[in-house]
Amino acid sequence: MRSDYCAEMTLASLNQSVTVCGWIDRRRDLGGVIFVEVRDRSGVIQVVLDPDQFPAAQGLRSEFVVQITGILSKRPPESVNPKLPTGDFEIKAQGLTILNRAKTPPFSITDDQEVDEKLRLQYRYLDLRRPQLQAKIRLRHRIVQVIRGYLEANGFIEIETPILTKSTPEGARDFLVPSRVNPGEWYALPQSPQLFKQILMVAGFDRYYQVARCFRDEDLRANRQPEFTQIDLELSFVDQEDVIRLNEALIQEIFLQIKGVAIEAPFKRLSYKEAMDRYGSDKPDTRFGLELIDLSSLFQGTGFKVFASVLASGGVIKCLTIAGGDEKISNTRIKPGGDLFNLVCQFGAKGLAFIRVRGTQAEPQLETIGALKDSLTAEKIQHLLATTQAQPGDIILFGAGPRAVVNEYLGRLRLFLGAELGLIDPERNDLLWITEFPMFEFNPTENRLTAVHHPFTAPHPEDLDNLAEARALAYDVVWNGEELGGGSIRIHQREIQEKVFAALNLDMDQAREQFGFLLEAFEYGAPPHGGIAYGLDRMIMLFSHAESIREVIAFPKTQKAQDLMSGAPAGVSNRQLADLQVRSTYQPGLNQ
RNA sequence: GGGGACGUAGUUCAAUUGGUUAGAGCACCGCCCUGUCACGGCGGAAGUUGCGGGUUCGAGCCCCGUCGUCCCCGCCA
Repeated sequence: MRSDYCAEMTLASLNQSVTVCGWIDRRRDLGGVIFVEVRDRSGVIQVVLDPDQFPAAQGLRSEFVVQITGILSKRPPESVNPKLPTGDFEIKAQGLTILNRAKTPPFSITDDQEVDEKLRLQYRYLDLRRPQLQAKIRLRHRIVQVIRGYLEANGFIEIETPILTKSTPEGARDFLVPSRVNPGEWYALPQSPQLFKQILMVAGFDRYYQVARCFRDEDLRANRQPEFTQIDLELSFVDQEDVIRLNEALIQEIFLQIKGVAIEAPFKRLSYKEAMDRYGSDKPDTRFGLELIDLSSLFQGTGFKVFASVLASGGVIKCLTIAGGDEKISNTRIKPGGDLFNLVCQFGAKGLAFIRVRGTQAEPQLETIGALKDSLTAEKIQHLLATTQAQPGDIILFGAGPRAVVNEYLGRLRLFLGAELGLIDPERNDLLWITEFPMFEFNPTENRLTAVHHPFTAPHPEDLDNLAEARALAYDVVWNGEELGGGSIRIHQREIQEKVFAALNLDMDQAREQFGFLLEAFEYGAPPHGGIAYGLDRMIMLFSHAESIREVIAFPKTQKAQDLMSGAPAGVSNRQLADLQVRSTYQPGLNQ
C-alpha cells in the first residue's frame, strides 16, 4: 500500500514511482494545478496534482485520508522550499485514492496556535496528530528505549507486578476495586510496585526493572496525574554507592542518547540538611547561587524585638542577599499586598524584613526600619556585611521563624527571584544527589512520626541508637531543581525492621496485618537490596520542556481527573453494582 | 477543603470599561486563478457572549448563584 513515509524518501527513489499514505495537511488550489501536502508520522511532502487528470483533487479537504502514487521528482530550482525538510522534492501524482473523508476538525492540526486544552483533550486523537505532540510522545518512547537498553545491558530483568493489589494505609489515597467473587472485599491499585519488587529480590531475581503504572487518588497538579509511570528498579547485594554509580551511568546514557550531552560523573552530592540550609529545598536548583545565609548567631543578643523573640523560641534568622536588588525590589513588593510578601506568606512567613545597602564601598550605609538599624552596633554591621557579602546597591531580605518554615519560604523566594533576575543559565545541566534524608518526620495531624520515604528504608548504620532522628540510606537524584527519581537501601534484617515499626508506633501485629507477606518473606533469607524509581512523565516533561505533564501523556486527565474524550469516570448500571454487591451512598446535592 | 485566573462565531482573540445592528485573523462555503508552499483575488455564511437569576431605561461588561478549564495551597513522593 505504501512504499515510503512522506518525509523519509531516499535519493534512491528519485524519478521512481513512490506511494505515500497519509492525511491532507494543506491544499493549495491554483486552478490549473493543485498542490497538497500529505502528512504522515514522518512529516509532510508536497504532491502536485493535475486537476484535469484528477478531478477528485478539487474535493480534497483538510484531514482527508489519501493514498497517492507518483514520481518522486526534484522541484524546479525556483520552487525549492528551504523551510520544508522535503522542500527539494515533490511527488508528481499519477494515482489518487481518497481512503476516507474527514469532517473539518474543530481546531487546526497544522497551526502551532494555542488551542483550549478542553477541546484538545476532547479530541485527543486530533491533538495527537499535531507534530509537537507527536514529537513528545515519540521522545517518550525513545527515552524508555534508552533506559531499557541500558538496563538490559546491565542484567536487569523486566517483570510485571500486579495491578490488583492490597490496600496499604500509608501514603496516598488508594483507588479501590471491588471484588465480585469476594463480596465486601476490595483490591487497591498500586501506588508503586514497592513491596513486590522487594519480594522479587527475596525470590532471587537479583536485578529487576519495570515500566510501572502507578495510581494515587489525590488532587491533580500541572505535574501530577492520578495514574503515572515510574521506571522502577531494584538490585540485590548492593550498597548505596553501587546504586548511585549504576544510576549515574544510566542518566549519563540518557543525556548522551537524547540530548547529545556528556554529563560528568560522579554527580555532586548534598546532604538533605545542607540542601535545606543552603537552598531551602530538598531538590535545589544549583544552577545559580543566591544561597540562604544563617544570621541567627549574628542577631543573638541584639535588640530588634521581632528577631529576638524568634531566636528566644528556638527559631532562626536567615537571609538572601540580592545583588543589585536595591533598585529592582521596591518596598511595595516587600510590604503587605506586594507580590514577594504574598509569596512568602503563602509558605508561612509573617513578613519580610529587609536592609538596603547604600553609600559607597568604603562607607556603606544601611537603609532599613529604625528598630532594626538601631539594634545593630557598628561591629555587627561590619560583620553583617562581611557574612552576607552585600555591596552598595544590594538588598538583603530576611526570614525569621522556625527553621523549616524559614527554609521553605526563603527557598521559594530564592527560586522566584532567581528566575526573575535571570540568574539561571538554561544551558546548564546540574545533576546532583541528595543523601542522608531523615528517616522520619513528625506528622502533626496524626501526632506521630511517619516515614519520609517508606517504612522499609534502611537507617544509616551510624544512627541506630537514636532511630527517631536517624538519617536514612535514601537518595534522590535532582536535575536543575527537579526531582528525577528517588530510592533507598532497604531493610533486610528483621530486628531493624521491628525497630523502625516501633518508631512509627506500629506494633508487630499491625505491621503483619498490613505488610505481612513481605515480613514473612524476609524471614526466608532476604538479601541486602536497594533500588530507585524515576518519575517517567516528569522526566519526559523536563526533556521536552513541556509545561505540564499532560503534554507528555497520550491520554491524560483533567484537573477533576476526568478523561474528556472517553467520558471516564461515569456511572454504571445497577446490574453491575448488584454483581459486585456494592451500593453508592452518593446523593446529588447532598454531597460532602 | 481553600485562594486565584479564565469562559464572546468552528477556532484564536477584540469590543473605547453600562449605550445603536457584538467585530477581526484563521478555518469553513461559492466563484476565479498553471509553480504555490501560512498561495493569491472576489463574494458569502457563521453568535442563546458557558448556564440560571438579579440590578438598570439599557448588561458581553455590574451583582448573586451554578457549571467547566487551568494555576497555586492543603493533600500527594
